[in-house]
Amino acid sequence: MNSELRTHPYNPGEIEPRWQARWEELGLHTADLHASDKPKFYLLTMYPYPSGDLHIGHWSIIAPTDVAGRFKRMHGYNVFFPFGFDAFGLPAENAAIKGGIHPRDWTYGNIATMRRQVKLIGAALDWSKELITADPSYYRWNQWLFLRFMEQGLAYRQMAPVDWCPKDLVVLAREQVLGADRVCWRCGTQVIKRDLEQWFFRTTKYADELLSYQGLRYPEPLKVMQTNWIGRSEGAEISFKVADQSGAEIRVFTTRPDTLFGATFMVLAPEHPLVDALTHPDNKAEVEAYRFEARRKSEIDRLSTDREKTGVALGAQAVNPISGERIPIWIADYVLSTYGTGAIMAVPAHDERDFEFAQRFSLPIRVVVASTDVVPDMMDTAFVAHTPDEVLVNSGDFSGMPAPEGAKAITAKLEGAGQGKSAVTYRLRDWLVSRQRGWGAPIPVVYCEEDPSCGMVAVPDDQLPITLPDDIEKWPAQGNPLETHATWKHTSCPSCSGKGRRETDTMDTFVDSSWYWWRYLDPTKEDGPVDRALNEAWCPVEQYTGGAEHAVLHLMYARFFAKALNDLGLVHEREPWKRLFNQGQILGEDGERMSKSRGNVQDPDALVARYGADTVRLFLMFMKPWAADAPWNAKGIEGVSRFLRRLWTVTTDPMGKEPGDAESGRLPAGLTAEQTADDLRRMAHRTLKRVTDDHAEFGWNTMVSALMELNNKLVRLRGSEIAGGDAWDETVRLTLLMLAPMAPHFAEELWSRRLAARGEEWASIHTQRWPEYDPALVATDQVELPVQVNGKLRDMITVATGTPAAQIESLVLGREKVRGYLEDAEVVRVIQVPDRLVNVVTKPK
RNA sequence: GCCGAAGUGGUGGAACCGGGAUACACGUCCGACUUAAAAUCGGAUGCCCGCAAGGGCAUGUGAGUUCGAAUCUCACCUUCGGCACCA
Repeated sequence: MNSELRTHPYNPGEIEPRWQARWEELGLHTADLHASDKPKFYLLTMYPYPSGDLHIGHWSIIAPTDVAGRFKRMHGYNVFFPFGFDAFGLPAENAAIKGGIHPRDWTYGNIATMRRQVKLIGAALDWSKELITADPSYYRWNQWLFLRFMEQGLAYRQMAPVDWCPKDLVVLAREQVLGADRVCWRCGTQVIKRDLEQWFFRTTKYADELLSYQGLRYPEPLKVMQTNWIGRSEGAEISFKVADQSGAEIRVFTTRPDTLFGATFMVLAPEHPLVDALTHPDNKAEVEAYRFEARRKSEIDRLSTDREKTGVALGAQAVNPISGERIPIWIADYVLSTYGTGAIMAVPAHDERDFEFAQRFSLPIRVVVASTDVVPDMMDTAFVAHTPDEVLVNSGDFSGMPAPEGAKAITAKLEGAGQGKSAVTYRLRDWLVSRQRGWGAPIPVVYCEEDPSCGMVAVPDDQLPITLPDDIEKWPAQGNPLETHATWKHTSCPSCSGKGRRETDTMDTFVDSSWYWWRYLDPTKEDGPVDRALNEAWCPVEQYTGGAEHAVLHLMYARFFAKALNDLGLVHEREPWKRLFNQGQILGEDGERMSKSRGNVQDPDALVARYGADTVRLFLMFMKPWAADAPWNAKGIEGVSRFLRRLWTVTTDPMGKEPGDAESGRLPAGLTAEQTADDLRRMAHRTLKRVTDDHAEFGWNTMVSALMELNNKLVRLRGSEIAGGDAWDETVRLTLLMLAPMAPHFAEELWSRRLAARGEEWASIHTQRWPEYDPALVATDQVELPVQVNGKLRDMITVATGTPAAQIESLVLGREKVRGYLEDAEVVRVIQVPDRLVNVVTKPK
């Protein structure tokens, strides 16, 4: 501990553990979930993965969230603010492989450490409902929910091309593959494609509903990200008959049915199922070679947008259903098998990619949409812009129609002929949930090895949980330990009792985090995952806080779960939380992301040892707007540390004097004691209004500044005639109450001393009501008005609020400074914003 | 390339509805206290000109709207985040 804290009487190292123990003893933070006397407020912050180290980033989520909860408590709410651990996951397995320790032991050891570290924050967390997802009492219900999903067709198993991380040896959900480099979200290794039989959750069932954010307070950018991820496109599905005797049809999806007359060729994805049947014998060798290449190429090569287009013709033709025209069929890897129908009609005149392809292979380009902006003969790029004046051309009977109407008319015509219909397509894919790992919730399915008619059998509810084996001595570096375990996967078929083999895939850890807040309500419940009565009483969650990095991961999966569980009748709501806040990141002092390898990590334990938890909390709130990213500043924390010590000083010793303080003990020049006291009270109540208002938008940084300003005022008045008087005392009382949510130990200590000094019975400051400001004191009776001449500040006047405009005008025009500007000019008009500003507008004479 | 967020002193940031730009804090400088240092207390601190009074210029750049723009509009630049041939 440094010298200033040793010498100063404020000693957080002594105060904080003492009060934390006392609060726990009183059960101050344990919510009675069945109480009905108070309004309820479910406050949730993202539970952490127990990596072993609590870092300052965790603090910057938990501490301000705690402030919000404490503020609500002081308004009489029954606040439920639980905590737990997202305990399954790969780091534990990696530790097991490296250190020879069972993932369970590693994880639970880390949890013990982190629990102690979280408690240092002094947050009003309800630990009585703590849950750990790696506990069978939790993942049992993952399995139970999985079975219900299977029954509803929300969980299914399918062979599909999937993303595989060659380092972690698992498949990944589409959302877990990041960036253009297509790397694993966890380890950063580039993924590869594999065809594998995997489990999926049918997230696409709720694609449309997920697009609606009605009644939700989410950050706008997050809504945009989710909306883009879901990627809804409206258009038409159109069938092109193949021009042979096979009767085969190629279905395409297009957002531009209005351009159908401009389709001059078709392109299938190389993996399209019709390719073999359509390939002309003469083209076979070339097509095979192309498909082989396409398969060999990594996804990154295929998806690179600046790559030159490639493709080969199949030697077959299709018939345009609207014009009867015959057009060639190609395959090219710029068409994706996983989107739409895996085939497109190519309209080079009105699509950039098709244009490029047509140019490369000298295919015809026909303009069918024209506007004043397009000169058809001189196209060097596709015309895709939507202009209000565009009309169809070269489009038979449809020529002359405005493009949007043409799209509708063409679709209608096709529909009549049974060759098309309007259609909607999404980018969103179903969620791939199975993982080939040994530290996760086992998927509750058995494959019968005796009776083929049994096949895949769901494990009956009464056989849950299927627990993980805990006798794995050495965690295998390669492969799934459930697969290689001597006995674990061997079981009997629940259907025929013959020999059976367990599913050895486990669930994605995002399944765990998709429903944990419901389990918090009753984490030991034995007869179901969620207590329905408590769910109705407490959900949806009022406020959820956490990082934005989960925008299309956890935050979308959880919304899917809310809809699925609602459909199952398990919860009463369809959206999990009403309001969501994404806090920003604290960067290292070098402005880079904090990481051990960079050596720029701030250790919260060390900071607490040096400054105390209250100072760290306060600094986290003061240093930046909550949503912003900003670098840590080791010097900056001294400012809030100083603030608390000064507040301690003025509170405990109002009449004292600091060394070298010549000004000390004097009232402000020209003011009486009465006026000074009045000013102080006004400032205290104005501060109370500012702080109260700032809570609504989580404006922590300005809230702390306001308290600092008020404190500076007290420091200036220390030792003066009014120090320790009524106005002073009221100011101190309000300051402590305002500070209580932010610096709970500090405020509690001074509050208890204050009560003792007044001979009043002790009651925790955290059970006090939030004070209300006096509107009369907040209102001003005099204002200082800036006076502008032609928009430039030239003078200031002080007037009573509500002074009539005419009176102000004559006052302003009579001011010496203003008159100086009027010598060579005449007044055109005088603009007044009541109580804000006066602006004299002139023009030269 | 597309989508989103953001650019304000030496630094983190404030400025609510278009109305005093730079609150609060860090840092720096000067002073007090001290044998001295630390701590503490007081003062100064956007840039330029000026002894001063005062004046001019400043919110990424350039235009525009307005009596008045950090704030609104358009174009552009930079940084960060997301997406990445999605038909």
